[in-house]
Amino acid sequence: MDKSILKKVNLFSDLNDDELEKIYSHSTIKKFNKGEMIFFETEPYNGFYIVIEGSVKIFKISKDGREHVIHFIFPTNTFAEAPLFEQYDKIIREEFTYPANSMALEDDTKLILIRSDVFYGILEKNKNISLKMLSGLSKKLRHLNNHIDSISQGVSKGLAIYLLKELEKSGNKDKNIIELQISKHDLASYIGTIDETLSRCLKKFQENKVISVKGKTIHILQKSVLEKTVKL
Amino acid sequence: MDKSILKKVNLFSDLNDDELEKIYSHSTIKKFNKGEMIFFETEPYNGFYIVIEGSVKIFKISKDGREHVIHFIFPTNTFAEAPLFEQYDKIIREEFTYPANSMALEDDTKLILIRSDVFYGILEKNKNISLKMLSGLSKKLRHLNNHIDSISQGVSKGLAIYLLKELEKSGNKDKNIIELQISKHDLASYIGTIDETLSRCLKKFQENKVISVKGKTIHILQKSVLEKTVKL
DNA sequence: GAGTGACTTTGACTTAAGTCAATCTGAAAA
DNA sequence: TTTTCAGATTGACTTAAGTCAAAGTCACTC
Repeated sequence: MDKSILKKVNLFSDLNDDELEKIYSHSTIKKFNKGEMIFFETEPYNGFYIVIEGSVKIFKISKDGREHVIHFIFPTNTFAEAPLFEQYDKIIREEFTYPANSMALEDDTKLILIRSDVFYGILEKNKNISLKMLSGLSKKLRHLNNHIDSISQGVSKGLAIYLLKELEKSGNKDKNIIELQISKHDLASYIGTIDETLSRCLKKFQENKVISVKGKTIHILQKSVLEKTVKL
Repeated sequence: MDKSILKKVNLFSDLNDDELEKIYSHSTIKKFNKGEMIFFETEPYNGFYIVIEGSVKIFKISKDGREHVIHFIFPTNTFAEAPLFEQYDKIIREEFTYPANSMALEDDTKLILIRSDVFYGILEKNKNISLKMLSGLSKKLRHLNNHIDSISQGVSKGLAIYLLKELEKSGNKDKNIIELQISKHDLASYIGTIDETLSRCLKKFQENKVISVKGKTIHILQKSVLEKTVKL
């Protein structure tokens, strides 16, 4: 694997090559195929992950089997790092569990597992890394704030919000094209609904010439209508 | 005001009296009456708060006016601390906003405002405080994870989850009595619904002899039924 | 190029929850 | 004690979204 990926990980951006090398040598590379579970929320916590290639979803499963996606994670981003700071003693004794479930979304998804004890070692010698962590967690917190808000406003709004955010991320300001990074099933469960309802909602937008959908490619025809949908 | 409250603030538990004194002398005490806004999410960020007395809700307002409560904050707890770590430069120039709205829930709610620059000063000299912060943010993150899950499962489940959590918090294992800390309106908006629906749901539980409600006092008559409701 | 299987769409139906408007309750004020 | 008013409840109704079952689409394999 290419070690240079570690340099692109925000969390490690202040570390020098020696330190990165140390992390690399103490960590484990793991590979997953599409649909494979990375961890369950019932499982003892033993460290956090960095996505190298592919993508991952973090989700809860309700007792009736429905799943609720909380985050999608893409390369250079970390996940499951928050438990490290909740109960130091319990983490060490592996008496703490993961906060949710996670699954690989693509074949050949490559992850680095940083074990708790390895991370605590890094932290000892690089106190500044805690600021990076704070920055990362703060962003996730803000994201969840917004997410909670958006799912409690119904499917159309939730979808409109998602589409607009994706459009902004893509940066293709002129083209008004989104390439979905995730399956429609995962999108549905992310915006807090089920496949059928998402399908109908996409159809409704298409009938009104607001968007056009072809597989995972979505053309935004009338951005203004989406914005209006969000605002009521 | 009694400075000793600062000692009870988890975030400051490692600081000595001198440092606490310094924080105290550099911070502002603010008082609010019930229903008064502490900050809006449109407002430039200038620091975070500690609740001394009373209580506070953190919430989003959707464009149609409905509100969605994300957190309730009680004495010795902090709120609005996450933005400090998101964009240092923007925070300094006050070009960053609060992540949500907040309102006092009781008359004579007393808060301490710690301005961003004051906090950065503390952080400089007490790197360990960042670990306390991480711990606090991690807990909020876990809370939000669970909250997202619970609101997307319908009102009955959401209510059952809330009641069981409150029962656990109260510690009165024998008594099976909950004293609601918040209004029914705020409870409704916390579990993602409206006053009428909450009212009907409470009624339904009462008709089935699962709970009995008298003002803000709720007797849990059949904990097992609530647990069953959560599990489907 | 037919066949398999996962993903997606559609239709008919049921159910949960929101809306609007009216009424009730109980604590504080006069 | 009566008045007042915010908070809470109820009823009748509408609407959004979930359920179930069937059929369609598309990319692979054989």
